[in-house]
Amino acid sequence: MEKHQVMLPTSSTSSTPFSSDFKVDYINSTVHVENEAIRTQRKAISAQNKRDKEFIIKQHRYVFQTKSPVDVLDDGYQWRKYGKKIVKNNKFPRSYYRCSHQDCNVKKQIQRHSRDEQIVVTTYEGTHTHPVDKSAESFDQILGNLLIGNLVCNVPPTLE
DNA sequence: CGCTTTTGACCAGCGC
DNA sequence: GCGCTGGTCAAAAGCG
Repeated sequence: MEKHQVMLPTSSTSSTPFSSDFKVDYINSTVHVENEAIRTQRKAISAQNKRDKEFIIKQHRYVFQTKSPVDVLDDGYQWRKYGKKIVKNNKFPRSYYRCSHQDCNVKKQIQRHSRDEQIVVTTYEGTHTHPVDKSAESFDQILGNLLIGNLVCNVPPTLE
Protein backbone atom coordinates (compact mmCIF):
# COMPACT_ATOMS: atom_id res chain seq x y z
CA MET A 1 0.00 0.00 0.00
CA GLU A 2 1.28 3.44 -0.82
CA LYS A 3 2.31 5.43 2.19
CA HIS A 4 3.36 8.99 2.82
CA GLN A 5 6.04 9.65 5.36
CA VAL A 6 6.21 12.49 7.86
CA MET A 7 9.17 13.19 10.16
CA LEU A 8 8.01 14.03 13.63
CA PRO A 9 9.92 15.45 16.55
CA THR A 10 11.06 13.19 19.37
CA SER A 11 12.76 13.77 22.67
CA SER A 12 15.83 11.96 21.37
CA THR A 13 16.34 13.58 17.98
CA SER A 14 17.80 16.98 17.35
CA SER A 15 15.83 17.83 14.25
CA THR A 16 12.21 18.83 14.30
CA PRO A 17 9.96 20.09 11.54
CA PHE A 18 9.06 23.14 13.58
CA SER A 19 10.52 26.59 13.83
CA SER A 20 13.41 27.09 16.23
CA ASP A 21 11.23 28.99 18.69
CA PHE A 22 8.68 26.25 18.73
CA LYS A 23 11.40 23.62 19.04
CA VAL A 24 12.60 25.17 22.28
CA ASP A 25 9.09 25.17 23.68
CA TYR A 26 8.60 21.60 22.60
CA ILE A 27 11.77 20.25 24.23
CA ASN A 28 11.33 22.22 27.45
CA SER A 29 7.76 21.21 27.97
CA THR A 30 6.86 18.50 30.42
CA VAL A 31 6.41 14.99 29.14
CA HIS A 32 2.88 13.88 29.67
CA VAL A 33 2.38 10.24 30.52
CA GLU A 34 -1.13 8.97 31.10
CA ASN A 35 -1.00 5.57 32.71
CA GLU A 36 -3.40 3.23 34.40
CA ALA A 37 -2.86 4.81 37.78
CA ILE A 38 -3.90 8.18 36.46
CA ARG A 39 -6.99 6.67 34.90
CA THR A 40 -8.11 4.95 38.07
CA GLN A 41 -7.50 8.03 40.16
CA ARG A 42 -9.36 10.33 37.78
CA LYS A 43 -12.30 10.73 40.07
CA ALA A 44 -10.06 11.86 42.91
CA ILE A 45 -8.23 14.53 40.96
CA SER A 46 -8.90 17.96 42.36
CA ALA A 47 -10.12 20.78 40.16
CA GLN A 48 -6.70 22.41 40.24
CA ASN A 49 -4.91 19.19 39.33
CA LYS A 50 -7.37 18.65 36.54
CA ARG A 51 -6.59 22.08 35.10
CA ASP A 52 -2.86 21.34 35.34
CA LYS A 53 -3.31 18.05 33.57
CA GLU A 54 -5.31 19.60 30.76
CA PHE A 55 -2.59 22.19 30.37
CA ILE A 56 0.07 19.50 30.05
CA ILE A 57 -1.97 17.63 27.45
CA LYS A 58 -2.42 20.83 25.45
CA GLN A 59 1.33 21.34 25.49
CA HIS A 60 1.76 18.07 23.61
CA ARG A 61 -1.01 18.13 21.04
CA TYR A 62 -0.05 18.76 17.44
CA VAL A 63 -2.50 18.80 14.58
CA PHE A 64 -1.57 18.24 10.94
CA GLN A 65 -3.89 18.71 7.99
CA THR A 66 -2.56 16.86 4.97
CA LYS A 67 -3.96 16.22 1.53
CA SER A 68 -3.47 12.54 0.91
CA PRO A 69 -5.34 9.57 -0.59
CA VAL A 70 -4.27 7.43 2.37
CA ASP A 71 -5.47 7.83 5.94
CA VAL A 72 -2.34 6.71 7.79
CA LEU A 73 0.77 8.77 7.10
CA ASP A 74 4.00 6.87 7.62
CA ASP A 75 5.92 9.01 10.12
CA GLY A 76 8.58 6.38 10.80
CA TYR A 77 6.99 5.09 13.98
CA GLN A 78 5.05 1.90 14.48
CA TRP A 79 1.44 2.39 15.54
CA ARG A 80 -1.17 0.02 16.88
CA LYS A 81 -4.81 0.79 16.29
CA TYR A 82 -6.93 0.57 19.45
CA GLY A 83 -10.22 2.11 18.52
CA LYS A 84 -12.50 3.54 15.90
CA LYS A 85 -15.44 5.81 16.41
CA ILE A 86 -18.09 7.55 14.37
CA VAL A 87 -18.07 11.15 15.52
CA LYS A 88 -20.83 13.71 15.29
CA ASN A 89 -20.95 16.04 12.27
CA ASN A 90 -18.52 13.90 10.30
CA LYS A 91 -19.37 11.11 7.88
CA PHE A 92 -15.92 9.53 8.26
CA PRO A 93 -14.93 7.51 11.33
CA ARG A 94 -12.10 8.64 13.59
CA SER A 95 -9.33 6.12 14.20
CA TYR A 96 -7.27 5.95 17.39
CA TYR A 97 -3.65 4.76 17.37
CA ARG A 98 -1.01 4.20 20.06
CA CYS A 99 2.73 3.92 19.56
CA SER A 100 3.70 0.23 19.58
CA HIS A 101 7.02 0.90 21.26
CA GLN A 102 7.30 -0.32 24.84
CA ASP A 103 6.75 2.39 27.48
CA CYS A 104 5.89 4.96 24.82
CA ASN A 105 2.44 6.43 25.40
CA VAL A 106 2.19 8.64 22.34
CA LYS A 107 -1.25 8.58 20.77
CA LYS A 108 -2.65 9.89 17.52
CA GLN A 109 -6.08 10.32 16.02
CA ILE A 110 -6.75 10.19 12.31
CA GLN A 111 -9.88 11.53 10.67
CA ARG A 112 -10.86 12.66 7.21
CA HIS A 113 -12.31 16.10 6.72
CA SER A 114 -16.09 16.05 6.55
CA ARG A 115 -16.26 18.53 3.66
CA ASP A 116 -13.14 17.59 1.69
CA GLU A 117 -12.45 13.87 1.90
CA GLN A 118 -8.99 14.37 0.40
CA ILE A 119 -7.91 16.10 3.59
CA VAL A 120 -6.68 13.97 6.47
CA VAL A 121 -6.53 15.52 9.93
CA THR A 122 -3.91 13.84 12.15
CA THR A 123 -3.70 14.75 15.83
CA TYR A 124 -0.59 13.72 17.79
CA GLU A 125 -0.62 13.68 21.59
CA GLY A 126 2.50 13.11 23.68
CA THR A 127 6.24 12.79 23.13
CA HIS A 128 8.06 9.73 21.85
CA THR A 129 10.47 8.32 24.43
CA HIS A 130 12.55 6.48 21.81
CA PRO A 131 14.24 7.12 18.45
CA VAL A 132 12.34 6.83 15.22
CA ASP A 133 11.91 3.19 14.17
CA LYS A 134 12.99 3.69 10.58
CA SER A 135 14.23 6.42 8.30
CA ALA A 136 11.65 8.74 6.85
CA GLU A 137 11.72 11.18 3.97
CA SER A 138 12.66 14.76 4.71
CA PHE A 139 9.84 16.66 6.28
CA ASP A 140 10.31 19.60 3.95
CA GLN A 141 9.61 17.36 1.01
CA ILE A 142 6.51 16.03 2.65
CA LEU A 143 5.34 19.51 3.48
CA GLY A 144 5.81 20.58 -0.12
CA ASN A 145 3.74 17.71 -1.35
CA LEU A 146 1.10 17.23 1.27
CA LEU A 147 0.59 20.03 3.72
CA ILE A 148 -2.30 22.19 2.65
CA GLY A 149 -2.62 24.33 5.72
CA ASN A 150 -0.35 25.54 8.47
CA LEU A 151 0.89 23.23 11.14
CA VAL A 152 -1.48 23.90 13.99
CA CYS A 153 -0.12 23.69 17.50
CA ASN A 154 -2.27 23.30 20.60
CA VAL A 155 -5.44 23.87 18.64
CA PRO A 156 -8.08 21.20 18.14
CA PRO A 157 -8.70 20.24 14.52
CA THR A 158 -11.44 21.98 12.66
CA LEU A 159 -13.47 19.33 10.93
CA GLU A 160 -16.40 21.25 9.53
C1' DC B 1 3.08 -17.84 17.62
C1' DG B 2 3.12 -13.11 18.29
C1' DC B 3 1.44 -8.94 16.85
C1' DT B 4 -2.24 -6.12 14.75
C1' DT B 5 -6.96 -5.06 13.55
C1' DT B 6 -11.81 -5.11 14.32
C1' DT B 7 -15.71 -3.96 16.90
C1' DG B 8 -19.12 -3.91 20.51
C1' DA B 9 -19.17 -2.68 25.26
C1' DC B 10 -17.98 0.23 28.82
C1' DC B 11 -16.83 4.53 31.18
C1' DA B 12 -16.35 9.49 32.14
C1' DG B 13 -17.46 14.20 31.13
C1' DC B 14 -20.73 17.50 29.87
C1' DG B 15 -25.05 19.90 28.95
C1' DC B 16 -29.79 20.12 29.88
C1' DG C 1 -30.53 12.28 37.06
C1' DC C 2 -30.48 11.28 32.24
C1' DG C 3 -28.97 11.05 27.63
C1' DC C 4 -25.43 12.08 24.35
C1' DT C 5 -20.73 11.93 22.89
C1' DG C 6 -15.85 10.92 22.73
C1' DG C 7 -12.21 7.94 24.24
C1' DT C 8 -10.62 3.39 25.74
C1' DC C 9 -10.83 -1.56 26.71
C1' DA C 10 -10.63 -6.22 25.55
C1' DA C 11 -11.95 -10.49 23.28
C1' DA C 12 -11.97 -12.56 18.93
C1' DA C 13 -10.36 -12.84 14.37
C1' DG C 14 -6.84 -12.06 10.93
C1' DC C 15 -2.24 -12.11 9.18
C1' DG C 16 2.72 -12.92 8.26
